[in-house]
Amino acid sequence: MPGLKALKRRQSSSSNASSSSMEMVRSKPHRGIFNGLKFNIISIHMTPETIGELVELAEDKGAVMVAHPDLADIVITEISTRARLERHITWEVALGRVVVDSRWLKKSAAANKLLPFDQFIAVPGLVAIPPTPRTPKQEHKPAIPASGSRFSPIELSDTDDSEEFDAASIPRYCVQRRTPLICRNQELVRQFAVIKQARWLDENEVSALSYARTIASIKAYPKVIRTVEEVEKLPYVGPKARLKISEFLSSGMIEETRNLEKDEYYKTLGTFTSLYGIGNVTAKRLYSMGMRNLEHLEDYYRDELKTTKNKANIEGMLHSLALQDDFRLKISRAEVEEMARLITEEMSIILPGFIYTITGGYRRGKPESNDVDIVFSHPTSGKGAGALQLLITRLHNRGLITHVLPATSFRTPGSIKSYSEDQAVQRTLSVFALPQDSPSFPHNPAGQPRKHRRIDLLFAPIEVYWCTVIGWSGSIMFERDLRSWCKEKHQYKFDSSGLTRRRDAARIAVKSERHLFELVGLPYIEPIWRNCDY
DNA sequence: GGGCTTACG
DNA sequence: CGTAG
DNA sequence: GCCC
Repeated sequence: MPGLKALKRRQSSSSNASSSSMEMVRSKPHRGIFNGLKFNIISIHMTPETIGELVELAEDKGAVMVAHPDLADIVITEISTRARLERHITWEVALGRVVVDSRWLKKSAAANKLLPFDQFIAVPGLVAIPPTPRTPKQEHKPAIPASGSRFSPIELSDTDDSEEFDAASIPRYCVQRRTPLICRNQELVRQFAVIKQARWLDENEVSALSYARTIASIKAYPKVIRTVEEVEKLPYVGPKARLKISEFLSSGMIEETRNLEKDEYYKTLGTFTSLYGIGNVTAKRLYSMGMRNLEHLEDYYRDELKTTKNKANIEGMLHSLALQDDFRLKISRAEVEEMARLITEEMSIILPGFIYTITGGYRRGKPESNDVDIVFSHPTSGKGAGALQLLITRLHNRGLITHVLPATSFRTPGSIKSYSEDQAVQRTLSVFALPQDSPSFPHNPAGQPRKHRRIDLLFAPIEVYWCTVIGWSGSIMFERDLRSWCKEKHQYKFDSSGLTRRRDAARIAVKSERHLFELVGLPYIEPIWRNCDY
């Protein structure tokens, strides 16, 4: 079969690259039939033990595990329907990958050779053709560090850097264009983000918004910027941004960023606002009271606790301080999936037939998340209205949920946020901790203290499910521009509880994610291309 | 010179 | 004022 | 801070 041959060609060329540096330091070099191939396991419907077993089989024969199906050559899954698969990988991307069930991996490992894929294709409609680079040119380009030799939609935009590209052709709204997680001008973007943050800390939100838009715009520009002239027509690059880009191009550094980065005032305020419950205004207030580090805050809040009447908020801040060490840790995709597995396991007891999507940064393909967002629903209208409350209670009883956070204060589970009455989107923001002995993946070995994670759980009536999923998939600038677009172009109001006409508040039915884009006249932008924020 | 997303707690 | 995307 |  031609597919397998093509794959083997790629395999031999990419294994050359990896064998030089790594294998010298490995006591037991991994060599075998999967050498140089990137694998991803979609862990839905697999037990942690199975996942571990499959990873071991693959790695023992030389495979490299990657964090997302989009980055993989071969995707292993037990999913057998297109609809379910599309929760993890777009159909378009799936068509460019080998997507097979675990039997292929097990049998290939046992036979110690790459078996043909035909008999193991996971989902009807997919084909046994391995991925090939989109343009022949790319095969001769040097490998991109940390992303492998193949073009990656997560990390790069899809236009070849050597092509001519007119900045003026980048549309003004984030929702009209594809924005990768990591762009070709990432360091420039990082330096702009420092300035944006400083403006926000100074309560200059308007300027901060402007910088956020400049960042989003540069991220959507698919070429390495070499001259200021080429980005002059980029949206949201005005006189100020132009000057800073010039500085960056000549010295590699924006002067203002350099100064901000060594400024103790901004560093301290940044530390304060990283705490759950402290925004820019409170951070400034605390600073003006003489606070300079987290120890000062700890002392301050302990003291407050003795004198204040309303203890709940102060206690919340002390919880926030205590959990801060955990909250700033990133969550791997494997752990996100393990958390989702435990939560959905519980949900299936409460509400058989439920559906769900993991949203947030995870859905946009981020290899690491700051928190976890899951949107639930049920295909039958009206079903599941009370499910979220029950779910929280059960998870709390199992010790998986330790706190519920109704903004700024921490409580034990009891009441939950609801958008209004029964038929509305329900939401809880909670603190979740995996069981001590969760054997799911190598990043969280048993015996380690449990890490606390923030988790947002939502239940949406089926009528607004897709609006909720879209609303919670981000990024922030993408969401803001989606709302602006709906308002300016159609006089619609979009939020995560639906699409409505502003004139008469008439609800517009949204049947799927693509449907919303169609309704408001936008090209469909896949979640992995919605990474408009730094 | 007006506008900059939107809702909930 | 804070939170969420 | 940038766009309309």
